[in-house]
Amino acid sequence: MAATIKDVAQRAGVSIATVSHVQNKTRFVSVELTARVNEAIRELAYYPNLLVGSLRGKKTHTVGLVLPSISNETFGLLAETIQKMLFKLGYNLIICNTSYDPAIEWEAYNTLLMKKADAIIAIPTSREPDKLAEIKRRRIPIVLIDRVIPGLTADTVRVDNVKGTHDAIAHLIGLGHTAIGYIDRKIDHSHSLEQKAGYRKALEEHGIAFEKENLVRADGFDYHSGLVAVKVLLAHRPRLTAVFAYYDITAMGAMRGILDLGLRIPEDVSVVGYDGMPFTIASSPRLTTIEFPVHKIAKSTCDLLMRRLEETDGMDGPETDIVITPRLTVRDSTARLKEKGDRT
Amino acid sequence: MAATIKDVAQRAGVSIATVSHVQNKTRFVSVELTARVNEAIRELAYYPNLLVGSLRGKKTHTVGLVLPSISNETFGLLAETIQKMLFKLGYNLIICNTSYDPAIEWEAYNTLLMKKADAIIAIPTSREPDKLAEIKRRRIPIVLIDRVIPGLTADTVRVDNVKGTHDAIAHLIGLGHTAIGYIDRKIDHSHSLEQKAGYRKALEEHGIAFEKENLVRADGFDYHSGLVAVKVLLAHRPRLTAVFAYYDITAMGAMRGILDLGLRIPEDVSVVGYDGMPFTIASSPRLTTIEFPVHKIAKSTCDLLMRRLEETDGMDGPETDIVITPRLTVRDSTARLKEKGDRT
DNA sequence: ATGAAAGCGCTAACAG
DNA sequence: CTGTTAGCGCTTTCAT
Repeated sequence: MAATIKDVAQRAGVSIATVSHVQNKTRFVSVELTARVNEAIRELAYYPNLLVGSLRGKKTHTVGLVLPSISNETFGLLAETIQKMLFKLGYNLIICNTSYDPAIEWEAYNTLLMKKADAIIAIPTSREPDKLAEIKRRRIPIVLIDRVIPGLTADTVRVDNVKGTHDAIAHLIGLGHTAIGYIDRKIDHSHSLEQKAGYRKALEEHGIAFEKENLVRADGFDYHSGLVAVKVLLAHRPRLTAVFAYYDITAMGAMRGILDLGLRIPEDVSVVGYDGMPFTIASSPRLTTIEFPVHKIAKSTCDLLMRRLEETDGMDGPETDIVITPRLTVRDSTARLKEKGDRT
Repeated sequence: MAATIKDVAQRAGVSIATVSHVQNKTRFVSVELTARVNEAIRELAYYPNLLVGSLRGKKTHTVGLVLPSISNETFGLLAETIQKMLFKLGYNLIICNTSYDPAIEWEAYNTLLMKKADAIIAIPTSREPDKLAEIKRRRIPIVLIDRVIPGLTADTVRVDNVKGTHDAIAHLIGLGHTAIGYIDRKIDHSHSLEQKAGYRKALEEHGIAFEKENLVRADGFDYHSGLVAVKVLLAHRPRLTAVFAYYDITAMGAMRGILDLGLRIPEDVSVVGYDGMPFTIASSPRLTTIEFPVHKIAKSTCDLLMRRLEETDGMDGPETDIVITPRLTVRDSTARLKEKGDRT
């Protein structure tokens, strides 16, 4: 069994109170005893049990992070960034991957409640507000990332996907493109609806008519879906000179599909992705994309959290809703439209 | 303040022992009282404090995972897979990203010790065995992944990197290549030494002389490092017809560098990466690589861990060393050498 | 300047 | 069948 404070006290010939005070510098202890205690601590390799505080109403310094998956670069980077920031501040992260399964998500919240997490950060899948509302009622701080749950007011950090997509399309229009294809998700989602709104807004602003036929739905979030989708799209709409895809991986699949068709990127077709995944810099040509501002999101999330955690009663202030604008990163997959009379 | 067992007992009009036994089904309680207790639990939304057990010598059901970074696809997938497996078995994961910094790693171990982790899974950066040896002495199970630490015997799950690299090089040789460049890590490491051994072994087996000049060291684990490294390499050794890089991202950077030099892949230069990151399928040309068997590693790790954790005294058996052979995935970045008299 | 002891939430041994 | 109580490791009054 590992050494406890009692063992240390015994070995140093002092009371456990003294050991505690030496450790926490919470009251003056003579040089003499301090030395003896520290030596005993070293000799016994004593590590105080941090969990004990939890039953004296103290913080556990553990925060739960509930999200669909850390194995994609964006979420992984986000999780890592948050973990590092909180670690520096003395907090640990229990990470739960929900795999987009509400049942697992629900279990995760329960576990975190029983492990007395000081706070919870979530990218929820379930749109059911009950569990999170209950957690809020227990005065456990919650920060929602990139999701809004109807019927629940909570601190939120999200991305302005309308603006992001708008900027991507405006960039293409600025390059002279007017026939701009759009690869959409299979199923509508708050996220996908926002993107589509941005697309339409940019077209409208420049007096370009929205044409339903310029949209295709890709099957999934993967490479192959993009490849197939773009081929279908270009078969129907051969005059498109630019294509936007809702997700970088899908955009990369689309690039492959375009190349397979014997077209050049960006000379014949420009391509824009969405998410700014780090490895898109490794595509060829390098993908122009909208960067999901991971670092800013992580920073805002931690700031929000720490405010709640460190305040006397952090749950008293009003909820904060932080909206971050993603940035367009122009690389090599987009170019000025060549004057070939291909314009409308 | 959240409800405790006392509140539940009071509300149900029973003793706390009864509540405890109802919760854990650890002794018979009349239907009558069971119902009253369960109702009180529901009404108060009572979540037992799982941390209390730790000071009664029980398990915390928390496992520490210490690794360099979860934001690369391989480690991220590994972390996610392990997390999911352990979650199903009732364990949670505290994940610590060390960023390859021994000081952070050291702090992570200390924290896990103080949070009374039941076990630790590590992909260590530090080759210093002291801390881990101390953890072992405390009879806390440790599983090392893909790393061996001299002077420390511990349960280990690793990949046969000698064989993996050997197979990659043998594949190139089989395609007729003999002038094979090698992009190495900046600093030697058990991992990098194994890879280099595989490289040399394959050359030797085929009677090709090892030439020191065919090696360059890339600065880091990133794309740019590979790009720079391959340019340096090819400037000095223009006759190389194939290049191996120790890491997929670096290999993709190298591909970019080769293309920048006006060379074609695989017609002029073949490229092989290492790690089988899922997104390498999205490179163009698609990268030939050695697949890091993530799922097998996760499974073996959890099996090893659970054996230690669930046994009466799990720390008594001898250490197990599981070695997994990675598989070569041939894609489009490697091709048969054209007969141009470029042979030795 | 230091020690003694109560008490946090819960389990398990003991009593009834 | 159920209740009482000691005690896990530690912090924090209260005493001295």
